[in-house]
Amino acid sequence: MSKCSRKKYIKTNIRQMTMETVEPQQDGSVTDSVAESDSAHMQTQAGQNSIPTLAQVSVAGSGTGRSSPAVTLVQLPSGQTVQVQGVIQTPQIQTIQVATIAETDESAESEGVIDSHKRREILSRRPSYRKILNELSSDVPGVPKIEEEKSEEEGPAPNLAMAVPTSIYQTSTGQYIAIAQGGTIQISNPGSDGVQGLQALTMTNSGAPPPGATIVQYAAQSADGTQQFFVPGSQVVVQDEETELAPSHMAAATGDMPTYQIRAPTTALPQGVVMATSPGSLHSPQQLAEEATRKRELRLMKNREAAKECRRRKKEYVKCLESRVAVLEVQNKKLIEELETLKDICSPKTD
DNA sequence: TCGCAACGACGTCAACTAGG
DNA sequence: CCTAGTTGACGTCGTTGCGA
Repeated sequence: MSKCSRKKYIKTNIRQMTMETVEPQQDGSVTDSVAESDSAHMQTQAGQNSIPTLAQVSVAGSGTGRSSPAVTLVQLPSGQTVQVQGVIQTPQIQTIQVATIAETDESAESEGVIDSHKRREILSRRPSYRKILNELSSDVPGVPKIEEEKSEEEGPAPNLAMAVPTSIYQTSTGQYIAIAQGGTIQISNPGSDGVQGLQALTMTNSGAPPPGATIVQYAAQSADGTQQFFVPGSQVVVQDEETELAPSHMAAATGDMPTYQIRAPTTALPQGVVMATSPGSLHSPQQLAEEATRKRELRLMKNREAAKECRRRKKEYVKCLESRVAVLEVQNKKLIEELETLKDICSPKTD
């Protein structure tokens, strides 16, 4: 299989997972293709839910009525009872929440009533993975949202919320320093693995720093004519007097940007803390070109991070779908067993 | 060991949407 | 209307497993 065809194969698989899992029937019922492997189609009644494609199967009594999302109790083979909550995102996509429950919560019935306007909005465009997963997370307190999950995964120091940088600098050691509008300084090491190399530092003007924040002080000009960022740990990020060309392997990515060095401070900390300024106002064509290059690099950097984040969400989303498959398979088996039991009861053998 | 295929991760571009 | 964010599509690269 060539790479191209492989990609199409993968895309087809993803499309099948997201779009063909639930097949709306003409009469409004739905057929879940997951159940086909068990030689039984799982059909549910139409009109139970305001969303037409919900594969709603109440194994144990909850989630009845018109309110959505439907809450389904599923008995796992291990004996554990789990609560499965269907969350419809689009006509094609259904995701679920699985939460271990102690008791049936009636409040679940009152949640998730989608008015027609909101439903139209939902149906008009497939929500992003972030929205999908955040909606998943919003109903169950134990499920972290994406932003929260980041902090859990990456530890306290890195801020992956990716504040919008307005200035990017490269130090003479190859590190990138991005200064965000919100006052966040991000230091990334190009040799490291992108996200993990990022360090976010909060810069403040005055007042007490927020808890846990790292203060970076910026002095407009030091005695030797350089600009300095004072960072904790007795280090200073110093702008060189002359704009130096970046190392050859980075020149294409940075253009003629001012370089910075991280070195020990040569002077005492300044009394006043001054906000960093963007590279000065540009006038000459060369400066405009540099500005355009800088903006492009900034956009590329942000898109790089966005793509990483998007892929991470996508993987998480696929995991959710796989979990759903597993739960529905269990559901399906249980329903089949229940059906057989009912058959035996209702139609006793007549010898 | 070498070549190949499969796979995952990544960077980039472009199209699209939401919000200001 | 503009900008930022999101995501599909595409190409590239590194890794791994397998057969010759």
